[in-house]
Amino acid sequence: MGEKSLQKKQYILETAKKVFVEKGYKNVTMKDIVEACDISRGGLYLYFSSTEELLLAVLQQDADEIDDVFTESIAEEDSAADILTLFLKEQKKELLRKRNNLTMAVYEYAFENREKKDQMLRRQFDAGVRVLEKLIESGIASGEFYCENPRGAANNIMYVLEGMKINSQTMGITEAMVDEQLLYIMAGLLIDID
Amino acid sequence: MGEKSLQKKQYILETAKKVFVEKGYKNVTMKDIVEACDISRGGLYLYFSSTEELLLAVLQQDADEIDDVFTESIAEEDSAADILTLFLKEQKKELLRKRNNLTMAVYEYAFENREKKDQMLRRQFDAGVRVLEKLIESGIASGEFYCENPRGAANNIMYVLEGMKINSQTMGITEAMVDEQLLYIMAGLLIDID
Amino acid sequence: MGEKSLQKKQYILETAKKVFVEKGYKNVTMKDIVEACDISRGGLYLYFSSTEELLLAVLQQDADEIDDVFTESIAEEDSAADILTLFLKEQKKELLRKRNNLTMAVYEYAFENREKKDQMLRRQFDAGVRVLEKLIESGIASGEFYCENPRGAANNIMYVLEGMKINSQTMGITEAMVDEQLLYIMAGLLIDID
Amino acid sequence: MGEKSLQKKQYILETAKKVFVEKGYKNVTMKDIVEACDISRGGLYLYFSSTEELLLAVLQQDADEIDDVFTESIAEEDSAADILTLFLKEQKKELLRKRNNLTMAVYEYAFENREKKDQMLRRQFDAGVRVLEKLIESGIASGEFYCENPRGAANNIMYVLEGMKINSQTMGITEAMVDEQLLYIMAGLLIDID
DNA sequence: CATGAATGAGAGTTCATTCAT
DNA sequence: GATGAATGAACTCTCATTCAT
Repeated sequence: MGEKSLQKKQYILETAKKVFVEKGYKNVTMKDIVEACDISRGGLYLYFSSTEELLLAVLQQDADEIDDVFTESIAEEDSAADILTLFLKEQKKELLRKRNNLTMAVYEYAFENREKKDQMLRRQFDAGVRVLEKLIESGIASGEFYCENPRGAANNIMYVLEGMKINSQTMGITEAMVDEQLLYIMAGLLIDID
Repeated sequence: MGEKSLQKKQYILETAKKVFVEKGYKNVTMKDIVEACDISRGGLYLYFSSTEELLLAVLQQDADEIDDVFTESIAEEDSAADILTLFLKEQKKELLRKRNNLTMAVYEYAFENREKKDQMLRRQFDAGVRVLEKLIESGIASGEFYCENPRGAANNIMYVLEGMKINSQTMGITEAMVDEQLLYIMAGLLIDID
Repeated sequence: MGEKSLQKKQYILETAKKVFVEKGYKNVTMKDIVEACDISRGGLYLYFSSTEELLLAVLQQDADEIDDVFTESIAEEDSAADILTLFLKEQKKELLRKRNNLTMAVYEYAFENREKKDQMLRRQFDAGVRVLEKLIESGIASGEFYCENPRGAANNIMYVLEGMKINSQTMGITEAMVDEQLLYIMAGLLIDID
Repeated sequence: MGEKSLQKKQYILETAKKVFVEKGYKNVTMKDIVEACDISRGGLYLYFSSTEELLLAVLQQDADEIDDVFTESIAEEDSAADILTLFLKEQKKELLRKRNNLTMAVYEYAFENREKKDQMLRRQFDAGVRVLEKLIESGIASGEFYCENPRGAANNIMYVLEGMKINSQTMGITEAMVDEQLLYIMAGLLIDID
């Protein structure tokens, strides 16, 4: 595949992402992509054979970008509380961008593939738990946090984030609601200063 | 609508529920329902005009039944901790019945209707928060619980439950994982005996 | 399936047969059938799911009719020579109706399904051989025929008929050519009167 | 067209022949050829514009080779019976190579072009008849054969060969079946030694 | 000469929905 | 009320063929 082809593939992926963000997964047809990209039916099939292949490619690309962002942001930080705050802020930003993320498409895809016990989602979730657990333990060590069950707390945070994510796509969620819960979580970890 | 018609409508609803449980929402066609009910295409349309109408009717019926169950179970209340434990046990049971509930259909339907800010889900969630908040406050009053922010704690529990619910439908969840988190939640509320 | 449906199915089969006669097998699309029948795309699918299913149904029906015809014609038997002559006349008629038979479609279908060792064709061929063999033997017994190898002669006739059939569909064949060969065959069996 | 071009054209023909042998005619697409040859789509079109053009070129080449073989083999023979036996042996070999010949493609092509009264097949058939007729006459002259109708016998043999050829591609044929019929034919010609 | 990306026509198939009976 | 045949729109996917490079 030549340079030009790669560019086109990239262009299709970017356009497809917009479509998935807009319409989720099940509602997206190859025709939708074709029209969004303004290319021919056959032209799309040169690059991708199905909406599934497209979504997986979009997610893969997205995961790569996110990894980059994540690695960058925590490289320059210092205290555990600061890092956790930063992490939660990122999550909040993502959550509130509800018309601009792939959450719905991902969940719909996962529903379609329940049998496959989608490993990608599980891995991302577990990775989040591990990072948080480490962070909390390091906060305890530095005297910033108090927590009797770091693993439970880490899971708690991840479940809450999942819960807010799905709520943001279904019943809707406001910034105030997110802030309230994130503050509750931080308050539960920080040593009371009294 | 005569007695016989009502029975038939009821029969369709029960059969449709099984289909929604099995296949979610988007994947269900009127044809699926027709075949599952073993009635004629036209016959189905006499009662329901679309899968949306069907799902909403199924959910309405379900909600009624659940309310009944809920009211029953808390009628014989003892302590706040007992009630909360009972509530969480119910939620756990529901969660683990992952191949036998409407969660996926409900979420899929909500995705389809993001714009409508689906009031039903919001109402159910808020009702859950209110009940939990009351419960926690009564637990505090009775000296069973310690909690500085009952509202935050109630929201926390509901978000966690949402998170576990969606996880159970996507990446899967085990009983151990549910137990661990529910214990973590209870531990955070109960007065430490030391 | 009601009476009316059966009629329609029958109508589709008859129309499809004309199309297969006209265009063979591979060149026939569901669209062709739909247009020939002047019904809707979906309407055709109510009765037949593919051109393969259609062709097999056409052939089945044809085989039934042929069986009837065959049974009738040999019911009023006189001499072996007469029956054989009648048989060959029938074959000739079929052969020369080259724009009005399913030969091409059948062969094309057989080509598509070489692996399946199409049993229908084999059975028909073998049945033909058996009938001819019996006939020749009875002719020998009655003193009409002379033949040292009835089985070989029967096979010879069937192969010649196959050969003429395929030739009629490819390079073409004239009545004179058929007559010439059929006379040659009869001459080989009849006791020379000299 | 340069030397290199001729080589490439030759290479394409050889590869295409394999494809036609494998898949017949109708099932072969330009894409199949392109992929089998591992050349570019446009590249193929520089040499051949359609599968029809390709098949005709393959057949032409094949016919040339066969003529060569045929001329060679009969150059060194002596008696009519020997030559006929040799001829039938060749035909038998070809017949039984059922997964390795162009028969199916040729017939399929002929079906597509019934209107054109394909001259090539007719010429080949007629040439076969003439050769056999001459052979039989020469056998009669030399006292090897007895036959009252050499022309009829020649046609009989050619029709039988056609019949076995088509059978080998559809219902299948075994070596024993071929041998049986070829022996029957030879026996019909040879002077009985008794 | 050669490449291979691009186009668009067309085939197969499925369903929501209607309507005569 | 109930049936189920019928319609037609919509989607998926495949190729022959062209054309800029």
